[in-house]
Amino acid sequence: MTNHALFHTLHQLSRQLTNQLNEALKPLGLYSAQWSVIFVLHTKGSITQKELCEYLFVEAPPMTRTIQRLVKQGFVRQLPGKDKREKYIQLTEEAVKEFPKWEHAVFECNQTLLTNFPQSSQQELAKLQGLWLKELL
Amino acid sequence: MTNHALFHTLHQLSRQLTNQLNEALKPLGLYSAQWSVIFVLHTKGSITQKELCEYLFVEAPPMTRTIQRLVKQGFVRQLPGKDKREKYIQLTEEAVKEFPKWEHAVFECNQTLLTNFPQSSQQELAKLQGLWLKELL
DNA sequence: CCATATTAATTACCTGGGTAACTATTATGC
DNA sequence: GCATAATAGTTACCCAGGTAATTAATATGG
Repeated sequence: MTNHALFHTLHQLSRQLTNQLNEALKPLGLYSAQWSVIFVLHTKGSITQKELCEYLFVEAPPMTRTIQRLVKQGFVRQLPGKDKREKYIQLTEEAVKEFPKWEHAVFECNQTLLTNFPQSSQQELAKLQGLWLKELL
Repeated sequence: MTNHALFHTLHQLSRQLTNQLNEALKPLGLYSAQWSVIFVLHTKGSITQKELCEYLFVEAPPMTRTIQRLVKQGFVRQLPGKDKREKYIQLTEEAVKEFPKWEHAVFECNQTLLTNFPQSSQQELAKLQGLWLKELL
């Protein structure tokens, strides 16, 4: 029955981390889901929405919404592909320019969240989570 | 920069677990947030909405919504307290009767989610998560 | 070649969680 | 005792993520 604590604690942790990240991103005009998309686009370049969904394990509809908000803010562009069904997404120059600032804010936030949580524990936790997730997918 | 994976994986894990739990609860007409409220009420008896929020670390508005849905379904009752601002929440007889069935379904779901994830890892994971969460709150 | 199936993206609508603003009630300070 | 502050709960409105149904474009089988 210690099971219950495992699930409950994971849920709480996830909420805490998302809330704190959102708070850190607020002054930059971004939300956590937007940041995750921007981060992927920054490393992968121009990719389709479908690929974005696959990288982030998110369904298409929420991805559409997140991208539409980013388009409205001028941080992302949608380009029609050769296959006219798909849309290629890429960062705008504005977003590329702002990226280092965003990345720094996220890094600082993560550092703060990890103070007093030993690095060895971080590694162990990451390993265990990765193992479990692999089992589930 | 392995940091990133830690946060990302935790987020994915949390989503997976919630989605699977919701799927398991679907045939019973419940959602994960409702179940968490029912679980607390079953162990604590009659408590105020405020106390429910504190146990589950949830803000008042989402709690109001979850409770209203439970009231509509006839699983929960709201009783005015001596302090007329507060409302005491308790399970109905219907809910008490159904509880074992619900608990069993959740237990089965959790077991399924944990197959191939060794018990020693579960314990280690629970310990690390608990430590981290304690640092954050 | 054309009808049918599949696919990428969108729309509409749901739960879950958050903040801000509001209401009603109780506590508090003068 | 009464004006003011604090508190419990609600409402309205966000973001994040999910399913079901729809649309437009491409693949596929006869």
